[in-house]
Amino acid sequence: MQIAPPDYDRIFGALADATRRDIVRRAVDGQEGISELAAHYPMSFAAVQKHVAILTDAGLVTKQRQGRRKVVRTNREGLRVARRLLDRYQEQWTARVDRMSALLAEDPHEEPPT
Amino acid sequence: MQIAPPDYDRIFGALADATRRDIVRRAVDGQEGISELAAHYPMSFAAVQKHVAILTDAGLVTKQRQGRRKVVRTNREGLRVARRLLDRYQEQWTARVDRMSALLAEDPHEEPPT
DNA sequence: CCCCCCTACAACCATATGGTTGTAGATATG
DNA sequence: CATATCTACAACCATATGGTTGTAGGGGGG
Repeated sequence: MQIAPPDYDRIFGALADATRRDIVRRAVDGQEGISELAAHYPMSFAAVQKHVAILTDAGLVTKQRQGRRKVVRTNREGLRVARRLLDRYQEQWTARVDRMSALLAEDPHEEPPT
Repeated sequence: MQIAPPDYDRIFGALADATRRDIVRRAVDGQEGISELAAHYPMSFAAVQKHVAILTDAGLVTKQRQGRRKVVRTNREGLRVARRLLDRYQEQWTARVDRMSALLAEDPHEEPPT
C-alpha cells in the first residue's frame, strides 16, 4: 500500500481563509477547544466548527478528545507538506536562473546546438 | 507610503487549484504565452486566461509583452511570501515544543504558578 | 438521574468560483 | 490593406463555499 499523496487543493484551499489561518496560529499552542476558539471570531460556533473540519480534512490540524471538549492542535507535518511544494518551485526557479546565467556566460561567438 | 501587506487569501487561494499550480510550475521557465499554456490543459483559452489573471492578482506570476504574445513568468517574491508565513507557523510550533520541554524538565515537586 | 455544556450534523441561503461562448482590440505577416 | 493569431473582456451557467439556524448525541457535575 502506498501512502496517500498530499492533497494540495485541500491544503492551500484551507489556508486561503483568514479565519482558518488564525485558527492554525492559535492551535499551535494546542490548548483550546472549538467553542473556545469560536469565542475569538464574529461568527457562530457552527461556522467555526466547519472551518476546523476543513483544516482537519486538509491535515493541518488534529482534534483530540479531552474531557467533553475536543482540543484542536496544528499538525506540523501538514505545514511541512505545503512548505515543501513552495520550496520545490523556488528550487526550479533558481535552477532556471542558473541555466540562464550559464547561457550568458557562454562564448558569444559559439552558436547554441539545435 | 507603506508597502501593501501580502494578501494571503489571494495567494493561497490561487495555489488551491491544480491547473494554476501547474501554470506556476511551467511559468518558472518563463517561455510560454497564454495560448501556449492553454494547449496543455483540457479547457478553453479563456479559462486559462482567467487562471493566469488570478495568479497575476496574487502576485505569483507576471505577464510581459513579447511581440503579440504575453509571456507568463512566475514571480519568485510571491512564492517567498507564502513560504514565509508557513515558516512562521512552524517556528511558533517549535517554540511551543521548546516551552513544553522546559516545563517537563522542571522539578516535578514544584507547583506551576496560578 | 437530571441538567448543562460542548460537539456533531443537516437544511438552507447568498455569493464566489470555475467553466463556457461570443465579441472586440492589437500585432505580425502576405 | 487584408488576414490570421493572440489577447482581453463580458455575459452566462452550474456548482462550491461560507455563513446561518435548528436539532440531536455525549460527558461531567449537582
